Amino acid sequence: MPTATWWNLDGDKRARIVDAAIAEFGRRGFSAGSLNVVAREAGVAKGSLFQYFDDKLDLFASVCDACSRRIRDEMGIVMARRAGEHAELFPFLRAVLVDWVRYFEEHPDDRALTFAVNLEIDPEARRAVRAVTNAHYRDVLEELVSAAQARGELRPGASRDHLVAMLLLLLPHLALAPASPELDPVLELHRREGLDLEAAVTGFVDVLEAAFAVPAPPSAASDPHPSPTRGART
Amino acid sequence: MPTATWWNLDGDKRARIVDAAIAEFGRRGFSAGSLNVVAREAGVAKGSLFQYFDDKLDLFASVCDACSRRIRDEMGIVMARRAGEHAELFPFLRAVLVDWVRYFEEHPDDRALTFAVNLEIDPEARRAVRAVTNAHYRDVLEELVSAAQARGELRPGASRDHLVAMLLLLLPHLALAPASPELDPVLELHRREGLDLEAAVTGFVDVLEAAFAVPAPPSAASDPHPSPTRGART
Amino acid sequence: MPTATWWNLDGDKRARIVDAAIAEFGRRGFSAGSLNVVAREAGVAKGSLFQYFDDKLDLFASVCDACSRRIRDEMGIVMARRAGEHAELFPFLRAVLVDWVRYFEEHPDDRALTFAVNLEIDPEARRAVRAVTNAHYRDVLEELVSAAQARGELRPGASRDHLVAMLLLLLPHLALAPASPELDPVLELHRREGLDLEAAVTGFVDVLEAAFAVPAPPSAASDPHPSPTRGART
Amino acid sequence: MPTATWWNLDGDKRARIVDAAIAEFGRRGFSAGSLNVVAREAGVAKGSLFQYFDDKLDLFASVCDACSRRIRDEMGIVMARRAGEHAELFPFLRAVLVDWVRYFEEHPDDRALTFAVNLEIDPEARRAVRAVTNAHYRDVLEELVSAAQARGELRPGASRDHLVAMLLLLLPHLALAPASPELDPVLELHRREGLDLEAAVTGFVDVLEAAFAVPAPPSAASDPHPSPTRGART
DNA sequence: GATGAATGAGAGTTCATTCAT
DNA sequence: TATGAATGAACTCTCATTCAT
Repeated sequence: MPTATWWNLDGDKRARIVDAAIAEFGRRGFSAGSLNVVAREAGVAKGSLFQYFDDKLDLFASVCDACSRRIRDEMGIVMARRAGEHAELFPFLRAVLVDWVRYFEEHPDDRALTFAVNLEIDPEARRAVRAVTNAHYRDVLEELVSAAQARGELRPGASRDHLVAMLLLLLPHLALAPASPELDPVLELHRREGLDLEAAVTGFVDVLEAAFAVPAPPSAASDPHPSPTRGART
Repeated sequence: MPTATWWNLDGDKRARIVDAAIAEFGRRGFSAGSLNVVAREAGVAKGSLFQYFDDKLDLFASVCDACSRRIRDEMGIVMARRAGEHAELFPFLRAVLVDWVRYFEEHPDDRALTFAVNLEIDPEARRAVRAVTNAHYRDVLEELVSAAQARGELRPGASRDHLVAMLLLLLPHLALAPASPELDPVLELHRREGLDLEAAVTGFVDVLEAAFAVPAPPSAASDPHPSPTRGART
Repeated sequence: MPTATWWNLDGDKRARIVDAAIAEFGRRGFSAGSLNVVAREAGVAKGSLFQYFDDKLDLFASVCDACSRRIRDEMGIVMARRAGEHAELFPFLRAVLVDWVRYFEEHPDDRALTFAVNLEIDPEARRAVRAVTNAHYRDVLEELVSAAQARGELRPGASRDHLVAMLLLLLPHLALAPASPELDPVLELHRREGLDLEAAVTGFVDVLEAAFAVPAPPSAASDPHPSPTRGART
Repeated sequence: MPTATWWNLDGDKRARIVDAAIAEFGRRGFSAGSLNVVAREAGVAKGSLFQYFDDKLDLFASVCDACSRRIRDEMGIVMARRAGEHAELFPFLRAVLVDWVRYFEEHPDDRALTFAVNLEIDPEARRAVRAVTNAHYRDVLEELVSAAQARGELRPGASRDHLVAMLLLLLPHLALAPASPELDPVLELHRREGLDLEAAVTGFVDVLEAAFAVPAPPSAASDPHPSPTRGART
């Protein structure tokens, strides 16, 4: 945990350090990331970093925390807006996932750090940073799913946990795959743009909807989502 | 690519080196893995490694290749057996995914290396090792899905690509999550064993089946899989 | 270029490092010279050298720079004195070249490093260190020759550039050959001492004078330098 | 000295080894040159090199010997032809030096090795290779000069040794400087071609002629070489 | 509180040479 | 005679962390 000194720091300096660390860890990951570089790019003395943080891992965890907080806040705003537009879970998810992908398109530094967090292999470091973000993701998703369930949108026998688990798998994937060729060799998200990318993204929601939503009444000829990913290339 | 020297080597020594490398890279990943350790544990001189491989990455790629070949071969046998037992895609997948999870339970070294491959952050290394395994996974899965499609098991409008993409997401997840608390904070695969674990695994297939399989005829009151993951805790 | 740290350093430590580096590079040249040895002999940690210099070449270049500056300063004093004694170019050169040879006799470390500079085969290193010294030599020599030309001491049709070029060839030769048997198998400068060495050195100036100086008036029976190297063994 | 095995070797293999070694030592010098590379490029086993030569230095010396023999033989032919065209020393030298420069233009491998020989800093290696070539150069030059002296072409009081010494300085310089910017920052031989290069080369002979040749009789208004480097830029 | 010099272990890689086959 | 696998010391360079100022 950051020292008291860290929190007493001039906000500007704090921001410089956080930004430099996000950039460096995003570029090379935790283990290979260099505190030399962070200090140099932040314009602070190398020794100062150790006045603010116990050690490298403490800095990494703090920076990841700051970054994920930033993402959460931004996405919170977006989700609030989308919630006004879409009352039901799956249409809402379609809109929000597209926003989610766009967010990382527009914040490559956050994406790079998310990458680093998801790919950190050192057990201690991984545990430290993922515990927080995981808990947050899970809380948000479980609330969404529970609300939908309460509204009767989910098929009664379906496993709510599997729905949440798959969303938890999809979120980092959709954030990272558009920037990383080898993450999605099938849909090739890194080669898509604009509407094409959106179609691939919403296609995943179509799958979940087909699996988890209460089926439309049989009479409905105009079922809006009769099957997964209508229109996506098959 | 390994040098000619490597292939001329005594099989026993080759095995010692591969095992030592799998262990070290599985433990610390490619970037942080130490050739000093590999050499020491294999009982060869550090310099000798460079008689066999161009550089560290070459060793890593070769070892990953050997490991993934091993997995593929083993799973090939399993899949052949399961194919005899289950004519249809989703029942077949249920059986095979359970085998898949069990394989990694029983081969912790292979799992650790798979972990390292999936979490490698160095772009060059990641590209080198994932290109191969990705292609392999994709080929196998696409063939399975195409065959099912040809047999008329898949709902006509569904996006085959999304089915393959989700399976590609699930495979590493199911291989690794049972050994890694922070990968699945919802289903908590790492806390499950035996039938409980199997249920969670097959639950994912239930989801896919509900989304992609041709719906059972409306008259059938005894639809065997009317909804995802019956029986899983909801 | 050395880092800021280098210049903030205690002067004594700086001197120890420079001396150790001059000794090591003088002994084994740039490519074969070992930073391990430099660090050990200077009594600093190996890693410290990289706090002061970007890399090995940076250290080498800095040390060469310091050394050539030292030589230049010393020779500047000597030349000023000799300029007072000899108004004309060639007598002046005779005196200065003898001083030049003596300087390196008395500063074997500087000579060894000059040796290393002149014999460095690595193209990048050679370029880095020779560019500086070359420019300096050339500037000094061209000024001397131009002044002589302005005073009407040079034969009108002679190529001033060839005079400078030959002096540029002679300078390192005279600095190094007295310490290096294989550089001058004819005059065998390394076997000469005192007046004998001086005679051989001034003999070169006699050649240049005979070639470039305005011939003495025909009536002068007492031409001071009627032909090259009178007195040298023929 | 090469072993007996070396001389019993198939001539083709011997040539392959010599060529590979010339290329490698020419490229990186003796100390940095790698026997690995030599063996690989020659297509022989690394161990074989040690059947033919005592050690690295022995190979280097042998290869230098072969190369300098090659140069000597070629130049011997050229000199014989030029001797027929020019009876007097200095015109002869003009022609031969131009041939000399051209030889190295046309044999970059020989030039590179000559470079390596002249720039080798390791004392043992330097001594081993330069002793041979020096002796050869000196013998040839002394014979030329003695013959000229016998023909009465040299000014009586001039130091024959200084003439030879300067030629010994000029030969490697003219061989190498056209390929090496930092060797001649005044005449910039590396930027000259064709007639311009020839003029610079013969300019050096003009200097020597002006210094050492018997002056033309005072009445001769048409002295062909009244002063150094007529026509070269002054 | 801030600095930045110092450290030494450890990294990957290269190398000439040896020697059993 | 020819091979090529084995070696281990040496190389340059990086790093997180400490601590006197």
